[in-house]
Amino acid sequence: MASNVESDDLSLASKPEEASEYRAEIRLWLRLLACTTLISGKLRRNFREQFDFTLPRFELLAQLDFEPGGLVLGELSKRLMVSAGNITPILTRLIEEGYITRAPSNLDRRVQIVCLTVEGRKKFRRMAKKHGQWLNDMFQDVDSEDIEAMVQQLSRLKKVLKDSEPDGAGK
Amino acid sequence: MASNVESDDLSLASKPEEASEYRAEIRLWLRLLACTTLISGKLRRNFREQFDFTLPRFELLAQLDFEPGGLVLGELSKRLMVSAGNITPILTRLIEEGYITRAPSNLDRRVQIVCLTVEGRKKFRRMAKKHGQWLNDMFQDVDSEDIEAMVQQLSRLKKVLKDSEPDGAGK
DNA sequence: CGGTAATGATTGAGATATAAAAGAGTTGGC
DNA sequence: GCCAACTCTTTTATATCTCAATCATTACCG
Repeated sequence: MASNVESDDLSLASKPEEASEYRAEIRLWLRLLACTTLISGKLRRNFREQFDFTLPRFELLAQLDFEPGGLVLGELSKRLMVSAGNITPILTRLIEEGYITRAPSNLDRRVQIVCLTVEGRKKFRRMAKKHGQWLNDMFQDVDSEDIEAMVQQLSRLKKVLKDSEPDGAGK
Repeated sequence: MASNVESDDLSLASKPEEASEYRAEIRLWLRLLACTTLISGKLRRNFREQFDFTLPRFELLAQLDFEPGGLVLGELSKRLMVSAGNITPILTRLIEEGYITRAPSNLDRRVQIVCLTVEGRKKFRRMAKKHGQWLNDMFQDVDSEDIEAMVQQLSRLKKVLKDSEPDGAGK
């Protein structure tokens, strides 16, 4: 039995005979992916079990909680870094459940303005509290300094990635 | 126009009046998620455009490339950190396309042993080379030292996450 | 031995993701 | 003012993904 769960999954990088360049880069990517997968998996299970909610739905509410005036769908799409076509059905369900509202703008009737309802805000706040605790639990065996250091480094990495990907406007 | 693409998406953490604890933890999670989303998005587009392939399919081949003797489906599932029910249809398509084979084990006929074909290995190697280059391109504005440091820190983080999540056996 | 429990894989339902095309509404050049 | 080009959202097609239920096989207990 090959029980390799703890391996570094370096089949992409650790072929000795191939001495693939980019070893460090590939490692970084695999570590990022592994950590993100582990964390999102745990969060997803917790949201499901404790709130019968999903992570994408929570993240959408989170964006709206920050914006009392509401957001247009395109902004939501950019901030959540998912396609607009994906937002629509999630919005539709959240509206049916009474957590948000959606109304066309008066200035530009192509645009849909999305707002949190009172109930949606309450639901979000309740979940956000737990969300923070879950993350705190997951990271409790990591030094605060390490957390800060990773935040710094990942912030720089994120900036590099965004700069080289003129996805949005110019920026 | 709220053009907040460059914001830190801290609606979960930056409410001043709430002074939410766990700020650093939430930030770390959001940075991890953002970086992973940006990288996987870029890789996905590249795989699609240049090889008409998807990232999960590539990652599956990668695991097999590392194991000449093949792997059982359950091992694949653990290593890729996705559910077994998800692996089956991906395997089925890869088999139809001739990149892998699947055969029940003689020792235990419940078990399916999956192997790369010669064609599958060639396809994988071709893609893996590009995969490394794409990552190298994405990270070219990051210092080597920073990359190494992140790898170290994320390795520790991954260990912590796995230890606290007795997902597999006892570990 | 025989029957129940456990294990590995598949199937099916529900949610989320992209990409591409279609629909609706604005805008700008003439 | 009118129509082509553009923008924002939705729709459609395809691909992952989880979870739960099911099927097939193996293991175990008396």
